[in-house]
Amino acid sequence: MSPFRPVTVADVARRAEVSKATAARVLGGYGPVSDEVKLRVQAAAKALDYRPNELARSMSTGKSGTIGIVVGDIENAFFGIAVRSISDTAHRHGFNVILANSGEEVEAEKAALKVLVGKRVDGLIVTPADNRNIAHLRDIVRSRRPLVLFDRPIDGLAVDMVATDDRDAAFAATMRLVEAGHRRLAYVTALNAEPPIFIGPEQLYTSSVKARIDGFLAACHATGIEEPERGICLAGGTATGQQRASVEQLLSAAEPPTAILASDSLVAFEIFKAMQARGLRIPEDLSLVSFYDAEWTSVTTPPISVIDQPVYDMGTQAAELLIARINGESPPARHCVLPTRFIERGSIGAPRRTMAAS
Amino acid sequence: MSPFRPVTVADVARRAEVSKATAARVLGGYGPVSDEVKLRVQAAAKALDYRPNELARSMSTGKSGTIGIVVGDIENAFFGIAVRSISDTAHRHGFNVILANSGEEVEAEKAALKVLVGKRVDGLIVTPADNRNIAHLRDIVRSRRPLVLFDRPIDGLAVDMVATDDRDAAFAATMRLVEAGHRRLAYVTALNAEPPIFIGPEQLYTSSVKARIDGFLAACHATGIEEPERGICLAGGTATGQQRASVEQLLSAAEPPTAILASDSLVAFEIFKAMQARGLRIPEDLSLVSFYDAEWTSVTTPPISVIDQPVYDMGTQAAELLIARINGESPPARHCVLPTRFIERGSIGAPRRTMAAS
DNA sequence: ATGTAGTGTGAGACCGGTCTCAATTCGGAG
DNA sequence: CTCCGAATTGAGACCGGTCTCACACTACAT
Repeated sequence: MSPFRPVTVADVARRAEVSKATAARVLGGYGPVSDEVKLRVQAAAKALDYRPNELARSMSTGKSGTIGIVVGDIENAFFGIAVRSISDTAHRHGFNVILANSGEEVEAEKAALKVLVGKRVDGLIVTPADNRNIAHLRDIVRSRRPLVLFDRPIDGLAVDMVATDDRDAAFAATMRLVEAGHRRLAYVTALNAEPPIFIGPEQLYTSSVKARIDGFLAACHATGIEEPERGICLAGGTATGQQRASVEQLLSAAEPPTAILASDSLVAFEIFKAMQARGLRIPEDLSLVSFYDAEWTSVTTPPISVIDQPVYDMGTQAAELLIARINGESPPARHCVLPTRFIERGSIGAPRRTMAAS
Repeated sequence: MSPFRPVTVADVARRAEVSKATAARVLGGYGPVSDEVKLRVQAAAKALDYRPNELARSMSTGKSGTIGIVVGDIENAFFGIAVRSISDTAHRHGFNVILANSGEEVEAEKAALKVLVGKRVDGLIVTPADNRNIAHLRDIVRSRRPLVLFDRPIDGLAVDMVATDDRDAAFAATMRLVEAGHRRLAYVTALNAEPPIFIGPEQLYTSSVKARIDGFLAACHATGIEEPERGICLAGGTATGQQRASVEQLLSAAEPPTAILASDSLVAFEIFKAMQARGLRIPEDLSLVSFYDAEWTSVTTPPISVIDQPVYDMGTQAAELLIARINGESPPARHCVLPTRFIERGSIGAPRRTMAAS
């Protein structure tokens, strides 16, 4: 009735009748050991079903063989694939992955980081929730622990980063809508802002959101659309019903937009559902374009035009950059911006009633 | 130019001019310490920016505060939500989560388990890929480490389990299709089998797959459908194109099925795409029902009828069961079977050409 | 004054590995 | 036959926490 104490090197050493040091050399595969002794130790290890304690190993080596990931929302397919990609790459290089979810809350992000650092991860990949509040990220950098930002750059933080050309993509997609004849455009993004109405870019604390809105506005300005800021809808976070309410409000406005660009596939999904519920047709009543080529966008009638982001590649890149640094490389901070691809499907048409500009 | 050695209790103790033991008591929040000393130590800790080393802590306490998850495929939304749910619940109880992906390969599953055990996780939640090859799971049980099986029960392994009523759900869905007039049914599942044609249930090494096929066949037999086994399509794993080819083959058969039950939303997606490519209409040409209420199933035209599985609840349940055991409870193995819900949408209709039975 | 709890503190063992360094053995050169 | 160096091996420190135990000191009853 032993309390099932796990087998240790000392146990193996005793059974193989060698010293703990020698057994450790065989089991850890480092020092020189004679073949005869090696076999004896291996036999003893097998007989006792020895399993090395990685914790103890990490303690003395200082390396944990683990990388930490902090994402905004694993439930979002975008992050789901990113996590998959990062862990595939990590495993390929012999690393494990600890996952934490921030729910897009900075406080949760801080807590997650604290835990991961406590576990002495060898490096971190983070999707920062708020680019105004980055003291905790600076701490990471100061402690010399490799860090890669994912999907969202942060100005003034000299650290590796992987993202997409958000501004250009939004610009191009908006131009495409304007070319189709639209003058009343909306950009809908998931963001908890105070106040919930768009006032200016200083309000946007998520860098990718800011870049996309920049692109949207730039395209509007370039084509002479007036007051495009009024079309920006900050639809709130992932909390229940919040986004739905914002979308409902947008669609039932006195002069609703004739085309919508959605910042992610979840918001686009809400828009699609709301339209369906109201009997609005795409693209006759409203044109729709979304960031991210989510599964569902290709099977609707009509399918939705999207800005495809190479998520899997982004994850791989991020992991590669991180692991290179963990392995000792220390070049200056690299910014890796991957191109997006516009996939035109059937969701863009001419606006219902053409309105002459001014 | 220090090599950035992290601050330890000893450092804090030295600065606060107390013994290492006393500093540890304050920092670890356990032993009795006078208020005056406590303040001094806390001040020193703050000044030095002390961060406890969880690894060292785990080593002496024997608890890591971490639970390990091994899922088949994180990219699958079903597992994505499960992971989200499990980590939410874990964090609520003060645990962290280490994630590993088996890609539905037993060998990868074994490796993942080895690593997680090496990291001394306090407990494990596993989606076993193969119920014939469970020696490694028995090892876990033998070592007294809490284990919960997720989504897939395994006979003869006395361990907690959370799953859905797969057999009943498949039975009911099949009955619904038969009631609509179908006699030529197909059940398509993601499974790498040797040979790739269904021969008998002994071939099915994933328990949920087996249960669902049992239910399908039982409903067919109960309604006098002949040779329903011929409708079972083992469409292969997630490897590229494999499933697509199987589905193509199924649809282009001489006498294609008039109704299909899909074992998961990924396979159903392949079927949907393949049908779309061939111009087949739902439900006029083919009725379709899928397991799991994936996002896309509700926005197609027509929307797809599904067997909704309470994934989030499953994850929460699994985590709760596990944590209870980690916290010392040790009741006999519990099997927690959650009910599914049939969501009827527009994808079921009468078969195109009614065929008289025999 | 002496006994007796009770409280706060320090010294040091311990967890299970890694790793340094000294000791031992053995072969071949001188 | 002796000496040197290479190859193995063992003893024990160390990583950074936790935790046991002994000790000092105070407070109060006897």
